[in-house]
Amino acid sequence: MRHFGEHGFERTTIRGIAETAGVSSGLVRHHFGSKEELRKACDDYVLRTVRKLNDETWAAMREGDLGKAAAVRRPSGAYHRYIARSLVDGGASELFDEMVRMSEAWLTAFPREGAESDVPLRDRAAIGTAWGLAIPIMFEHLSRAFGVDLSTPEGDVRLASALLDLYSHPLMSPEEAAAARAGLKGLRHD
Amino acid sequence: MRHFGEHGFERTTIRGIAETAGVSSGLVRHHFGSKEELRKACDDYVLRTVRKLNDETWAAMREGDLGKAAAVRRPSGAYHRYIARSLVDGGASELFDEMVRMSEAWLTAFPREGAESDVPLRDRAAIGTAWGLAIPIMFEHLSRAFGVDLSTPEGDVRLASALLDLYSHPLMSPEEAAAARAGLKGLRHD
DNA sequence: TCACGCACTACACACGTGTGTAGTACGCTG
DNA sequence: CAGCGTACTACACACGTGTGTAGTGCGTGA
Repeated sequence: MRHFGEHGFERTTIRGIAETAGVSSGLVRHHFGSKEELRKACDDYVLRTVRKLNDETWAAMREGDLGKAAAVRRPSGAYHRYIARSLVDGGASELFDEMVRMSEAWLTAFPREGAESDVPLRDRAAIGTAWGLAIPIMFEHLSRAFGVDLSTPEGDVRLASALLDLYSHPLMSPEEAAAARAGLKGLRHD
Repeated sequence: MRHFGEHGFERTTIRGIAETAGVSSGLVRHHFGSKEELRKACDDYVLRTVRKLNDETWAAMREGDLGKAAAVRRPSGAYHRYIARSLVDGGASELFDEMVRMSEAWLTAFPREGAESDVPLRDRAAIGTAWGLAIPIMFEHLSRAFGVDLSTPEGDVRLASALLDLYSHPLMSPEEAAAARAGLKGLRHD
């Protein structure tokens, strides 16, 4: 997964993986059958890991332990690059869909105040998922923009602060949104 | 760019590009020198296009033409896949940084109400950029989740509606945010 | 007319890489 | 002890692909 994440699927060589693992290239093939099967094995692993993380977060939230809930998501950083690649290559459809379902569950469990929207729950969950994934996907770019390595403790706090700020303050006023919505209705698509 | 976007840089072959273009593979090399130079040429083109789009959006906003401002961003859809790949491959740093600067300019020009945050403007601009890019990057996944092809007019309206909803309604109440912020301060990183 | 540059093609080469095959050492089970 | 499956290695092969080189036709300016 480190190789796939750092170099991408195509540029990753079985020989390279074998060397990192300290085994022969034939062994990798022996265990996984083919490069494609190896990728699937990685995808499965990620999916299982994300499911486990989600369950643990639920448990932590039920206990009301916010710190633990946040900490539980930290180790996933090791797979950031892999997930990003996989998502863009189009291979992680299952992962994305699963995360959308998770988001739906979260939105249902913690409904937002004054929410009486005609926007489908699933639509909001989908965009929320995409926004959430945007952070690991563009991790290096964000680190550069922030001027801090976001994987460090201080970077993590900076990121979390910014996210909290954005999550708790609407970017548009209700009037602006209404105006935009009105403009949307009258929009021509030609 | 279509080839790079659809198959990724590594899987894209000069011969394939040449065939699509109806010329010989040597010609591609003759004009661009190497595959890497060809990629740079594409990156430059995207950067110029994004700059132009940004300028046009400013102009439309100055005229108060919201519909035009929205319409102007539509044609960029052709480069969705290319930009997504490029961003994840790490090659589009310049593009990302430029977009962060653009976001900063937008946030400065249209400040949000009651904004008295200690979160740096650049941090918010960076995350805003990542969120914005998340849509084209995960376009196929979002389309699947929405159940509509988001590149169609109806899909576009669905997407815009959901975005407006999320932009105009905070996901967290001030109290929740304060609690989380407090939890953040006491968080251990070990 | 002639020379020159340019767009363009055809072809060959070197190399990396996935994959297939044969073979070895080792532990387990009857 | 014999048989057998398993983890593992070494090696060769076929193939795709970037790149280099030589060559052709054509438009243009002196």
